[in-house]
Amino acid sequence: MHITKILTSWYSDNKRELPWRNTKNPYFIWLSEIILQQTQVKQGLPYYKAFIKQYPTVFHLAKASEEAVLKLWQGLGYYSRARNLHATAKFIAHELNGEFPKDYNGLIKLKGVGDYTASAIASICYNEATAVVDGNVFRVLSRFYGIQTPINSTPGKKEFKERAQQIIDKKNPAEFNQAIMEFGAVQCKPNSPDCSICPLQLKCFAFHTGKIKDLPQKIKAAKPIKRHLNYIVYMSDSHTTVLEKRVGKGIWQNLYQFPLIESDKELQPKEFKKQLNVNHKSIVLFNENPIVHKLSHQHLYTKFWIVKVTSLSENAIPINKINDFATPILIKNFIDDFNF
DNA sequence: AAAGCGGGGTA
DNA sequence: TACCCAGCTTT
Repeated sequence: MHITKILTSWYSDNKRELPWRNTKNPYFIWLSEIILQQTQVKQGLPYYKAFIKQYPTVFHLAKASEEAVLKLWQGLGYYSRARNLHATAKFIAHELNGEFPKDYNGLIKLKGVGDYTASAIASICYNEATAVVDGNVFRVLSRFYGIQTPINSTPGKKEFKERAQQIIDKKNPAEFNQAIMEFGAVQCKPNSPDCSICPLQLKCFAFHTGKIKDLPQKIKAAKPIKRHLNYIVYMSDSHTTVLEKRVGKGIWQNLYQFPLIESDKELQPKEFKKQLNVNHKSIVLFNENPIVHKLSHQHLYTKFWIVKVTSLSENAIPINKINDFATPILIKNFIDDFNF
């Protein structure tokens, strides 16, 4: 039997019940695909449910503020997805009369929609035979065919897209695309796939050559840089504090954080006090040892300094409003732990 | 072509 | 530790 038929057959027997599998409404499919970019189903599922509840249509999402969208996205990471999601919702509601583009070429023009997402929406919603290539597809194809080309190289992306396009079920691209991804997620897993029960075992290159652990190939990422963050947690007599919006380039764009002093190395109390040019009543270091927050490209060594002051300026916020703001999870965890 | 962008999970 | 995840955008 051919790989195409094996995968679709496996899918009909093994697919998970997921909320976006019961619809072809492009709003729901688009939303699920954006949430699931670089994100496992288990992590994205509660966010999907929260978003369709809060924003049942693209018009609801378009009407929301970016701040509200970021707040609902808080904790999911890659926040440009949320900003692009909101911008695209406004574009579709206001410029396209609420109607999504109906093919790959139209979809890929949307902010935050690349080759994978355009293919996913086009195939699932409109039955266009354009192959999805996500991390699962890379893994399944590289193992099955023994493709050594690094999946994160330009030639690799081209080669795998062509391979996937060759075996897509043109009669049912919606099912096939979801089948090969689900197969990668559930059966042909990154670690210790159970090849003994795999329906592709007979023709699988990696299985027969003992190269399961060597495929797919990938160009190694650079080592993350280290940064030292010192957050100033003001507390005034009238129970206010200060949050600032991160603007410009870099991580956490448009999210809120406490005023920040970044340093080349870890700051000790004396050094911190010298840099803090503010009249204060007391300074207490919340965590003696830096909290290490690891991102893909940066390791953040973080200290929270509690600075009591008599009063703060007009734009300070009441502490009981602090949870209204979208913050990085690093900040949210501190707020929860500190318990003001 | 390479870098930048999150946070959670596994081994 | 190192690697992975229903990737996209910018440099």
